[in-house]
Amino acid sequence: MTITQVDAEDHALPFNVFAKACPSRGTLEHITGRWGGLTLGALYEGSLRFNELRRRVDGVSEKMLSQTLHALERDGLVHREAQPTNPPRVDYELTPLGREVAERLLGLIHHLESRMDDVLAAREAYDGMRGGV
Amino acid sequence: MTITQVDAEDHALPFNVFAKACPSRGTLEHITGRWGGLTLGALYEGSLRFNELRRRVDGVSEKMLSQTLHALERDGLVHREAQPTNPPRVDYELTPLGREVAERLLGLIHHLESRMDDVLAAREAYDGMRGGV
DNA sequence: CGGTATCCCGGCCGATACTG
DNA sequence: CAGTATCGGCCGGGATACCG
Repeated sequence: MTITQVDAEDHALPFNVFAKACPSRGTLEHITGRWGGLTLGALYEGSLRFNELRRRVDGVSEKMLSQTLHALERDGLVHREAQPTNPPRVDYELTPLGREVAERLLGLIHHLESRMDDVLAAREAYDGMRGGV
Repeated sequence: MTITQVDAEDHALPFNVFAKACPSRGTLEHITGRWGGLTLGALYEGSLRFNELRRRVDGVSEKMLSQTLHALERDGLVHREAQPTNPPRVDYELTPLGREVAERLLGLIHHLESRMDDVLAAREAYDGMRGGV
């Protein structure tokens, strides 16, 4: 009874993120996941090495950064450039597609940050209601 | 006007989502979390009742939808309107701020879906490299 | 430096039952 | 209809150790 089959021949607009089995949902979760968005945002400024990225994205562990980068690379959003030098040097940078996505993501983030005072005020109002004055 | 002028001596922006202790990070995670974005997206079309929302956001459980709505309401992105009728009727709708956020989020989603074929191609290429010798 | 492998805990999340 | 309460599995993700 699943209506989630995506026909490979019909390319019109076969993707619907609201359907749970749609592949776009998975990719959206890579992008908007806990570390995905911050990683894309950090790389928007330019190419970065692994540990630079790790310092830039405050709080991410080696494992999660590695995992996140693999997912983004697989989705074609990030390009990994390894140089066979010693010590090794690996640079990560956005692909054109990654850049488009990061741009929109950063727009969202900046917009949110510019209105955080409203969010904070709403939180206080909400908590005040429940706390019962 | 803008909050970017808080303290000239301090850093430019008061909120920095890249810092792990910044409140904007928490709100961003509500928005981009597993259900937050889809919920905002669904409400963008118009006001919806609890179970309408549940059907629209494929796969969400009662508990998670309830939790998500509370978080979004607390952040001032969603307005909850309860009518004391019997049976009860509760409508959820976006606040102006929620609408601004949802707009950008939907822009991102739409853009992503329009380029999913590239993502899928990148995935095949990536998987081919690793598995196909 | 740039990772991978392993262990393990907290909490996310789904399922179920119950309430108003 | 619109939720809350509770339980339990599973897995996200941190810590650590180890490799090229």
